[in-house]
Amino acid sequence: MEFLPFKEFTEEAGNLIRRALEELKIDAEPILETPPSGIADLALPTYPLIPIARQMKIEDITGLLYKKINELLNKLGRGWIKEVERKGVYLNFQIDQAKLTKKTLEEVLSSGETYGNLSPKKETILLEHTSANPSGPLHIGRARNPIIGDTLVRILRAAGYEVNAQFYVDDVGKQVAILTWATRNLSEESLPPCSRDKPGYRLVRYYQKASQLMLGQERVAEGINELVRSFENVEEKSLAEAKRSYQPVLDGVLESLEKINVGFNSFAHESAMIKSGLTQEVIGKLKQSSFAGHEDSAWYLELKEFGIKGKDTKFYFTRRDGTSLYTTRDIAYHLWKAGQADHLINVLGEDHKLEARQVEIALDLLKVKRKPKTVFYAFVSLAEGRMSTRKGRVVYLDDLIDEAVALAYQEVKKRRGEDLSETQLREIAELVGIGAIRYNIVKVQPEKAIRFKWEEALNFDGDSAPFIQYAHARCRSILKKAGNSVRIGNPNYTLLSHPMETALVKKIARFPELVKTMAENNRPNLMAGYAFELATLLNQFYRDCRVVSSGKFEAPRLELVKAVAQTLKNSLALLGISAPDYM
RNA sequence: GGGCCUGUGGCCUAGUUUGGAUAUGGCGGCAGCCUCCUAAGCUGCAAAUCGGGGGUUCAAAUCCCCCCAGGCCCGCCA
Repeated sequence: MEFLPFKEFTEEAGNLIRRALEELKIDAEPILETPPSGIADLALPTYPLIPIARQMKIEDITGLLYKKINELLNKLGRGWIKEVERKGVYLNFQIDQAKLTKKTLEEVLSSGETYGNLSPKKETILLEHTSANPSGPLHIGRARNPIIGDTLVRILRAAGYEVNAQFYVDDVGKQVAILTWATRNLSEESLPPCSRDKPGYRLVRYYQKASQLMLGQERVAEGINELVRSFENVEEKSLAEAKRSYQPVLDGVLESLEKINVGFNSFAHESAMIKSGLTQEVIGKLKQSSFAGHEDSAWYLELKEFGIKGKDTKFYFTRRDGTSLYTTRDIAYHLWKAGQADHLINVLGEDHKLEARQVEIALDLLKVKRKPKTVFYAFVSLAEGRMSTRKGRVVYLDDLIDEAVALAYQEVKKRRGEDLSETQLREIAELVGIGAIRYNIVKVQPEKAIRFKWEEALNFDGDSAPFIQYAHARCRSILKKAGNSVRIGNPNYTLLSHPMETALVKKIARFPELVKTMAENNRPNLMAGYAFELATLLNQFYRDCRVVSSGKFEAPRLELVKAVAQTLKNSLALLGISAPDYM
């Protein structure tokens, strides 16, 4: 049983209105909306009825409907609807607050950390995210991908799906070939000093140097192409050599991601799409297509018919030498993925939009029904311009993590240096710093481009993770303080009638619906907004309502605080952020 | 040249899918609040031609058309 009180309330109101309209012989479908805060829980504007009941004045229609609805309400009984009020040309519906409070608090407190989870769907999702080229450490432009991806994974799991988070390792592409060539041919002495003692930072210098050489020297470019061809021919020796080059880089990337609570369930290797013969199968089938053509022995699909526009509408799926291209292998990968799960989701940079469309068209031509839904995100740029590993114009995720944790340490030491141990200070700094990074990235809609600014990335005030973590800590602090106070078996929830208390209950009650919305629309940024609003309400409640030693209010308020803490914690969990008990 | 995305106070941002009641918050600024559950908090003030112009509608930030600006793309790269 899913707990979706506002959904049930809205359905009840909808049915009631439909019945009233029917009995009044007005042929219209009600459109319900959520009114501005405080006015009501649900509203029906009666404007749309004007053209239908032309002979009547708007006031009369509203009045008539108002009377009819109340009549029906008395006749049929009430579920979630407490009352209906008439305000101007609106009919406002109020939810039964006493019932909502009791049901919500019971639900949260009995469900605990599963509050907000929807019933299991028995459907699986393969969600691919990050899939960064293992040619250097992760920079913050790319870091948007794992944070959006991992948050989505957590949300979809809460929504009842079995989710496989997969990293697609591009181990046969040009980037890896460059790196492999570099480790084979360049010497340590020819490179600039290493900025961090990690394999990825040591190796990226090789990659950067070889990238430069490749542009000027034919010999280097040929050596790299030679490697690409050997990958394509599945020459085990060079594939093994490539793996020795990129694996330490990839391990470093995964290590950095682990620090920000991002993990994967599986890895798929691009080389496997060649080894299995699937890539050749794709090439063979695409050649049969009526949209296929070739220029010498380089094959392409003409995509004009599919709405692709621009300078060149051809999509090449083989090179002149017959080797496959990244997109060709990606089609093979998706062909394979289609057999792995019920739903496919990808998180990709917006630069992949055309590529994703090409894959989709190819999958159509191959008669593959199960196609991916893609979440695209815009790039994070620097004031100096776009980030580029090759040019070394980047801010690395590791540096951002270090800065965030160091700053968080300063802050927590300033506030709690006196009464917390060094270990505790370090632990809190870690949680706060990491939380801030994830939150500040995920809170913005993925499709908006971000210009990276340190002060924004390290924001700890207002709309930030520490704000929410602090609200949680406040709750835990109250509960701790109340500690041994007498527990009454059945708290009197009807005492929770202060505006802040009802506002908190309503907010908490909407959490499962939010999970549903986020999962249906792949919108992880909504989680950040919700957590912030709930934390804000808690702070206002904290200001207005004394909990500990508040007499008869203490017991029910403690239950409310418990429920708020749980919901904040669960919200943060979906964001991949820890909820400390103190800070 | 074309396609996709974005444009909301000084800065950042919600709302746009499904048109409706004074356009949401944050940062920064100014003025206040700790004898009381942690002030990473709270309250108030100033600050917005919702990129611009047309149109549809009783009603437009939201829908349609045109234009402007920024991002991304139009490789036998990935």
